Order: sequence, then structure tokens, then C-alpha cells
Amino acid sequence: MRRDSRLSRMLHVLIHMDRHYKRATSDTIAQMLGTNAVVVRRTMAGLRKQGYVHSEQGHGGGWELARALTDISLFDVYQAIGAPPLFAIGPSVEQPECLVEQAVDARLNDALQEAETLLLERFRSVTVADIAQDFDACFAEHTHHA
Amino acid sequence: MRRDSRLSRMLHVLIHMDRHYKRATSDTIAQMLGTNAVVVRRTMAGLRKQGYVHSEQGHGGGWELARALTDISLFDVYQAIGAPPLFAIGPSVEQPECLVEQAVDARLNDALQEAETLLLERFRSVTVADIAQDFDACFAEHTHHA
DNA sequence: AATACACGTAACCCGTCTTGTTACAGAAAG
DNA sequence: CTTTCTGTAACAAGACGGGTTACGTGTATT
Ligand code: FES
Ligand code: FES
Repeated sequence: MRRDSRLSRMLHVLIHMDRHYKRATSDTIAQMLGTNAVVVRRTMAGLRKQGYVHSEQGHGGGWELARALTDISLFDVYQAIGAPPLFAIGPSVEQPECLVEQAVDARLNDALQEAETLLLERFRSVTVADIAQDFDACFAEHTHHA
Repeated sequence: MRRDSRLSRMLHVLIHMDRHYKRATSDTIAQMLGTNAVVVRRTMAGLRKQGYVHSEQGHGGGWELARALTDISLFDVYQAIGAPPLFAIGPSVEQPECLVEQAVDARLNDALQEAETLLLERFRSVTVADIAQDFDACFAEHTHHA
């Protein structure tokens, strides 16, 4: 359990639901992700709150897409899972007294802020549908050579 | 203990040694960082291995700079502490079978790689001396208004 | 109504990683 | 020889993502 994989997993699920099965239970999804149904529900709760997916209880229930993949960006999904911290490094304390430490943290935060801005910009500019198309292309390539 | 603060701390120490006391014991450094002497030795061991600082044992020993701050970049320090992981998010597994997951991870890694490149580029282009100068400027400003 | 199915959520444990702490060995100066 | 340092190993603490169990709730089937 090193790095937070929730974003990756949720993207996978969204595309899976769009391309394979419009409706899927937590258990099915958990199996394909190699994890647990509770983890799936826990993570997808965020997506539901934002209205990207819809869930129904009881017999025949499960999860289904509530929006087109073209209307969901990586940033949307990132936000939906709670916008977890992006970086594993950072300053030591929030409000350091020492002026040197303030200068250090300012420079460090500058660089981190730049990288974060770039990363989130990329997230904003890519839709889940874009990734699905990548898959389509890769799949076509795959079958073409077979 | 949220984010790895070793980089920030080591930068602080380097500038402290250059501007205040050329020689300092682990205990002194630990006190100014608000931590423990063993943690200081542990972290600074990397800087010593790279030849940025020098340590001497026994009575009157301690740490001192072995290179000018102008010759040490943030990237150097980052490398010296072991180049810890920069990001807290990432793909779930290394070699996914599912082509969708591969497409997801490819896009994700693309964005992360871009951000990492930018961040390390910034680290490379800033020397510890640059930060020390920031401090000088801030300090002058501070006393000027007093 | 009873049952099976599936989500919702809380509670708990586990693995990993940084950080803090204790303990002890070795080296250098007084 | 004692004091003052570093060098390391070993271990505990705290945080966090992730896995698991348990139980409640809603819904379709019988
Ligand atoms: S398992 Fe369905 S898309 Fe990967
Ligand atoms: S304590 Fe010496 S520079 Fe911050």
C-alpha cells in the first residue's frame, strides 16, 4: 500500500461500465479490480455524491453511469474521491518562526505549486472518454496484429 | 507525520550552518529543527555520502559544510536524502492485464511524469545559495521596517 | 409475508512509511 | 580515563490507504 490508487481505479470502473456492462454490482467491480466490495462502495460514494454514477439497492440493483464519459474529466474524478494530497513531500511545519525556514518553504511551495497547477491542468483537460478512446485504439491495434 | 519533510529540513540546516555557525553538533541542529539528534544524523548521513557536509566524531566534533551553497542545488539535496517518492497518488498495479487499465495508467503516468519533470527541473535550477539570498532580502526588509 | 439480493456505513485490523526514542559501540579531545 | 561527539541498530508511535467483518436498509422475487 504505497500510493493512493483510488483515482486510477475509479477511471477504470467508469470506462468498464461504459464499454462492457452498463450495470454492475459492487462485488463484480471488486472482482475485476482485485479488491473488496466494501472498498468499491466506499470509493464510489464520492462519485455518486457528485452525480457521476447512480446506485440502486435491492435485488437487481448495482451501479450505473449517470453521465456521459465526455462530461467527466480526470479532475472531476479526482475531486469526487476527496481531492487527496498529491505530493508525498513538503515543508515541515505550517508557520515557521525562523526566517530561513520561511524562505526554504516559500521556494519549496513555489515549485510544488507549479507542479500541482500543471498536473491539475492536465487532469482538467482530459476526459474519461479520451482514455476510453485510447483503449479503443489500442484494442484495434491489438486485434489487427492478431 | 503527513508529508516527508526531510528536504525542507536539510535545506534549513545547510543555510543555518553557512550563515550562523560553521560547525554544529547533531544536538544543536536537532534543537533548532525541533526534533531529535538521531534523526539529524540519520538524515544528514545522505548529505555526507554525497560530500556536501563533513562530520567529525569525538570531543569538539560535529557537522560542517564541505561545499559552497552555490554548488548545491535542491535536486542535489533531494537526491542525497534518497530521492523519496514525490507523489502520493498513482496507478494501482505495475503490469495490469486489462487494456483499459493500461490506458488509464498510461494517461495518469503521462501527467505525473510531466509534473515530476517540471518539479525536478525547478529543483535543479535553484541552488541552496539562492534560498539563502531570499532570506537575506527578507531579513533586510524586516530590519528596515523595524 | 418471507426470502434473497445488493447497497450504506461503522468498526477494526494490517502494511507501509516517516518520525521519535533508547541503547550501545567507536572515536577524538581533555 | 572520562567526557563529548558521531554511527547504527532496534523499536515504538502516528498517519493513512486498503482489506475485512458486521449489521442495517431498501427492493424485487416467491
Ligand atoms: S476489467 Fe472491465 S475494463 Fe478492465
Ligand atoms: S534556526 Fe538557524 S537558520 Fe533557522
